[in-house]
Amino acid sequence: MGRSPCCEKVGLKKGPWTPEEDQKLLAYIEEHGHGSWRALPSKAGLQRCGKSCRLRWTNYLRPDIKRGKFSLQEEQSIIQLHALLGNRWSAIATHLPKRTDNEIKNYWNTHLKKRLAKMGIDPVTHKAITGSLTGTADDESAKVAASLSHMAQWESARLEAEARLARESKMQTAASTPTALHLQPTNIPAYASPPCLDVLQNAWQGAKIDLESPTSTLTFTGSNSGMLPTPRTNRLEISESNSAMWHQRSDELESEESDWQFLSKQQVLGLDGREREEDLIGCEEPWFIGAAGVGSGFTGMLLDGSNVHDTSECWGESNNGQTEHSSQASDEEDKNYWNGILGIVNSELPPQSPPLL
DNA sequence: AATCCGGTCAACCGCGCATTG
DNA sequence: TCAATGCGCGGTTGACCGGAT
Repeated sequence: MGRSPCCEKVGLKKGPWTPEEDQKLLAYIEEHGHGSWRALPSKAGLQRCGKSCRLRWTNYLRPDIKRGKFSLQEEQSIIQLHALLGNRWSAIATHLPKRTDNEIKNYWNTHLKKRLAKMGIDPVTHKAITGSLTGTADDESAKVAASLSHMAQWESARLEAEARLARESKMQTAASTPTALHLQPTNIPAYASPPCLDVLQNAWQGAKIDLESPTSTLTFTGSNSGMLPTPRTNRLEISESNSAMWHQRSDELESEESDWQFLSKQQVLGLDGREREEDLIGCEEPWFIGAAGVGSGFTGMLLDGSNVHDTSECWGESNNGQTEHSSQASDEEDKNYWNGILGIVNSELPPQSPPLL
């Protein structure tokens, strides 16, 4: 099947947008909604490809876009989500309110990637470049990698499912309010979490689980089956204490350099997240609570040899070589870590959404 | 003052997936 | 069932800018 061009290339303007063009596009979408992107340029009087219009709208003109410097919390979230999801910028963007995938991608490529490299962390694998910092045996590293791969698979499958549900919800909303440009939280139905969330929950609880490919379990689709999933009953809870531990005083976020020095110390030297607890007071943003939780666990786990065993425990493997005390301590670390993961999962939902219990 | 160079980021390109007829 | 179409995603490009020489 040959691929047809997205639009007639001849006579269409390319390159930077002028304020006049922006104004035309804004005015048209505000009045009519974007509708079909292909048809939009002619209707709006723009000599642009529909694709170009969509990009300009989604990455620049959309009113719900937050522009400007990324906060430390956002940077941490991006790093941890990238460790989990890789270059899936759109998926990462769903966890960062008001940031576009393009902006996150650019920020990663121009800032974060270099910083991680300076810290001795491979920005692709999120592991120490030399390997000497981890102090892990090869087989354990492989075990961690396997677990992380599974986690990424589950998260990817979950994101795909939720994206599908979001699309369906959007379509329903659009049908009821044709001119609506944005999803309202109250319009989002309380769909059930995909089964993979149960696996995540079971993981840190130490339950025995079957690590089949998540894609094989995600067979439900609202549109294809004609059935909506049952109401969500398995929303995962983050304990009060765990949430509180990731609150952070905003006045300690003023010095970016010192923050990064702290991150370097925490993550490269393998300090566990608790040392940060005392500093993490005051940030009320749920997405950050979750992201910071991961921050202590995910990349930290990658870089901290002492935590390697935790991952296998997370996935239900026993560790007979540990004392009861250290086992309990690591259980607590596991719980905090997985609560961090689940914090991100849950915080993806709009804060105004009704509880999905 | 002119040139070079690296960083940044808006925008483009091509591909893959979902939907439609 | 399959081709056509539309859209979104990730990778890449190139214009612009500021600092260094």
